Amino acid sequence: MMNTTLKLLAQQLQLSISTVSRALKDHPDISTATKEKVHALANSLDYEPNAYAIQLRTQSSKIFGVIVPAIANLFYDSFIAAIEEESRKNGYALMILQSSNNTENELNNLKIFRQNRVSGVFACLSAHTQNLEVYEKMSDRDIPVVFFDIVPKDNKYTKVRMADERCAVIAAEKIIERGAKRVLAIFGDPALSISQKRKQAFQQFMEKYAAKTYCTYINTHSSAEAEAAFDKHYNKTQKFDTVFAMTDEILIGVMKSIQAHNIKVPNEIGVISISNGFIPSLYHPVISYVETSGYELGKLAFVQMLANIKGGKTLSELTVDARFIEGKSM
Amino acid sequence: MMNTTLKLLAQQLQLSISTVSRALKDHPDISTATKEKVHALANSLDYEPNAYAIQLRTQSSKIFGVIVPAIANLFYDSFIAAIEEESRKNGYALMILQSSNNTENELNNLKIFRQNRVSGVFACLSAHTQNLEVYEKMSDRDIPVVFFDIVPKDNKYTKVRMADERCAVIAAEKIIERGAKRVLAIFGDPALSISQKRKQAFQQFMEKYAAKTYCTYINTHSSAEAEAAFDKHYNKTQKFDTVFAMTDEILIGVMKSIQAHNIKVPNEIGVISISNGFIPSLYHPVISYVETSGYELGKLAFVQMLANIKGGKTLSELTVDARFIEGKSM
DNA sequence: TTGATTTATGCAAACGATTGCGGTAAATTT
DNA sequence: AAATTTACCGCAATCGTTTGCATAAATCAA
Repeated sequence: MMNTTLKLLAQQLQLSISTVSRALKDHPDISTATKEKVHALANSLDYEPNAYAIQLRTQSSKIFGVIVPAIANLFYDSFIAAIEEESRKNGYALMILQSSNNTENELNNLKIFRQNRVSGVFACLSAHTQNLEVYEKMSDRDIPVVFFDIVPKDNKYTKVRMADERCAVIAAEKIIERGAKRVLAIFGDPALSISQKRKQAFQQFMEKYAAKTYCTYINTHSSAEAEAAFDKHYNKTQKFDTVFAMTDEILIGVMKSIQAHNIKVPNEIGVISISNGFIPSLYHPVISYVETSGYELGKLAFVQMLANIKGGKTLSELTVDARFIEGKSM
Repeated sequence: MMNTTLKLLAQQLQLSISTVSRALKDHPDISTATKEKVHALANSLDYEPNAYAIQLRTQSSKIFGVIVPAIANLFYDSFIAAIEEESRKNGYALMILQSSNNTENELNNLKIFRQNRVSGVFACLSAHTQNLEVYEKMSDRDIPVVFFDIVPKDNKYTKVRMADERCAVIAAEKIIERGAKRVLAIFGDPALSISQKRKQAFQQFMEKYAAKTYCTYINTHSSAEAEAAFDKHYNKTQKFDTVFAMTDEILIGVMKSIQAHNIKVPNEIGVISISNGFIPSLYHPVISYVETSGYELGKLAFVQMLANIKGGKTLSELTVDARFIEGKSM
C-alpha cells in the first residue's frame, strides 16, 4: 500500500502541498473550511508525517540516545524507565544501545547516534574508558551529552550520579545506631571509583564516630566471591554481628551463605546494603538498605538534558540523594 | 560546527556530489585516484552520512522497533540483549519502547515506529490487547512484525514463543519423578493465555500420569498474592510436599513464605519453577527450574525477522524448547 | 582519420516535508 | 468606482542523499 503523503492529500483535494501542510498544523492563514476538509481526508487516509523528511528539513530528530553497560541490570533498567517516561511526555523516543563495558562498542554506539542525529545522548561510561575525545565530537556536532552513574572527572561535562559517599555514610550511621561491635563490610571491584568512594567514606566515618567498633573491610569481584568471603570470615571464633554489602551482587552472595548456615537475621546478624530495592525485598526478613534510585537519577538526568537543549550549557554535576529504607534486617 | 555533507566535500574537491557519493561507496565507475582523494578529505573532515537523508531517499531505516511490557524484567532484558547483539551485527539499531501492559501506550509506540519508518517491529502484546488492527496497519506499510512471548492466536502472524506447554510438562515430569504426593501448583493471571496454556498442560499431564497425586491449582496476580496463598495453604493439616511456581514472580512470593516459616528445602518441601534462571540462583539451596531463555527467544525472533525482510512472508509459529535445570530444591 | 567503445564524471530528478515570499480574489474603506 | 486591506492560498527553494541517464574524454579498432 502507498504511504499517504502531503502530496497525495494535496492532489486529492486539489490544493497545494503547502496549504495541506499548514492546514494540518493549524496555521492561521488557512480557512476553517479547508482545514476541516484536509483533516478529514488525512484521517481517512491515515496520514502520518514522515519523520525522516521532517528531520532532514528541520535538522532535529526527537530521538535521544542512551548508552548503558548492560540493559539487563536492575539499576539501569529503572534509569531507562524514567527517561523513557519523560521522553514520551516530551515527544521524544529513545534509542538504547549497550556497551557491554567495552570501549569499542561504546565508540560504535556513539557513531550510530551521530549518524542518526539524535537530539542528545545519555551516557554511562564503560568501566575502563579513558579517552573522552569521542564525546567531544558529539559536542562539536551540538549534540548535548548527559553523563550518568559512571561519569568523567572533568568538570566541563554535564553529569548526574548517585551520592556515593552519602550512601556509605548513611549505612555506617545505621550500623552505629544498631550498636554493632564487629562489622564485616564487603565492597566491589577495587579498581572502580565507585568502590573506592564508598569504601573510603564508610571507613572514614566509622573511624571517626565508632572507633571502638571492629571493622573488617574486603573487596570482591563477584557474587560467588562475596559468598565465599562471608563463609570464611563467619567461621571464625569471633563472629560478626553486622554485615554491610555495597551492592546487590554482594548482597546476593552474602544471603546465600546466610541461608545455607541458617543464620538468624537480624538476631544473629544484622544485614544492610546499598541497592535499588528489588533484591532486598526478595528475602525474609526483608533487608534494610540505602536506596540508590535509578529512577530518580533518570528523572534528574532528563531535567539536565532538557535544560541543555533549551538553555544552552549546563555544566554541573548533580547528585541524587540517598535515603535509608527500613527493612527487618537490622 | 558545520556538519560535513557531500556537498561540502564536492565543493572542496571541485567534484560533483554524485561523484563524491559514488567514490565513498566504492562504485566501480569512479577512478582510484578520485576515490582516494575523496576518502582522504572525508576522513579529515570527519564526514558522516546523514541517516535521515538516506532513509528519506531509500525508504529504509535500519532501525528495528521493540515493544515490551517492561524493560525492567529479566526475561525481556535477555530477549532484548539477544536482538541487540544480532542487530548490531547486521547494521541495525534498536528503538525500544515499553507498553507498561497498557494498550494505549502500545498504540502510541506503534505510531512512533510507523513515523520513524522502522524496518521491522518485535512486539510482545500487552496483557489485554484484543484488537490487532494496528498491527495490520504495520503490514499495510510493509513493516514486518514478529510477535514474541505474548502472541496473537491467529496464524497469519509471524510469532516466536516459549514452548509453554512443554515447560509445564517438564515440570510435571520432575514432580512425578520426585514421587510427590501432594502438590501446590501456582499459576499467574488466569486471563493470560500463557497461564492458561501452562495450567492446562500441567493439569492434563498430572491427571494422565499421576492420577493419585493430590494437586491443588491456584491463580495469583502478584508476588504478594502468591506469598499469601502459600501461607494459607501451607497451614492446613495436610501439608504439601511440593510446590510449583509458574513464574519468577510467583517463586519470589513462595520463597518468602518458605523463609519466613523456616521450611526446609527440599526435605520438607520440594520447589520447582519456570524461569529465566536468575531468581532461582538467588536462594540456598538453589532452586530447580525449567529454563525459558529470553536470550534464545531473541535469537530466534531475529532469524524470523531477517527471513521476513529478505524472503517475503514467513507465516509460522516457532517455539524455543525448554529444558530442566537441576538445582538442589527437588 | 573516423566511428565505436570504454572510462570517468556530471546533471537533475527524486524522497517528503517546511516556510519565506508573493499573488489573487473578495471584502472593506474612501 | 477606485483604492486599500484582508483572508487564503501557491510557488519554489531547501534539507542531504541516491541513482538513471547524459556527456565528455580517452582508448581502441579498422
